[in-house]
Amino acid sequence: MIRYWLIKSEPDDYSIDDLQRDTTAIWDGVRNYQARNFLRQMQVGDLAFFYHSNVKPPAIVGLAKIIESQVIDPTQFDPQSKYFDPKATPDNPRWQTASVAFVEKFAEAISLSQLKEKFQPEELWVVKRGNRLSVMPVEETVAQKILAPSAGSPAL
DNA sequence: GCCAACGTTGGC
DNA sequence: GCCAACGTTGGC
Repeated sequence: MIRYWLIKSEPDDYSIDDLQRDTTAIWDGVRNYQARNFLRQMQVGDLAFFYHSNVKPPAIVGLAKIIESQVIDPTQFDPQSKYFDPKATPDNPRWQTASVAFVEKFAEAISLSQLKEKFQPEELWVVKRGNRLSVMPVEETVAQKILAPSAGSPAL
């Protein structure tokens, strides 16, 4: 069963355009346990909405696909990386993630304010006030509405 | 730039 | 195990 996710990135750090250019990427640098636990649950074939945070406006800008699961985040072992974790060892890594592939960049980004109009905080966590989680599941019914707003209804 | 929200750290 | 202090996230 395909599951849906939302992954946040600050575009100054890594944007949907970067992913389009690179084709694939290891989703590295997540250092939050709740987010990591979601990353661990990702399975090949799952789809992830790519969300740009810390920009105006914050928005879902495209779609990625999980192409590899249970990827050891290499940056945890790299003393030069800002994501270096001295408590992680190759024998006992702390941070697993997934590799993703570019699927599409939406012709129109779906801004956070548009998402707030359409969805309740309980059904789409990213619209929750104060939410800081950078990886989160998206219910299938919600994902379908984001991907294909029904004919006749106003575009998202 | 501000600041609310919230996760983490560390003293006790 | 509690909780104050601190650091970071991220919308505004």
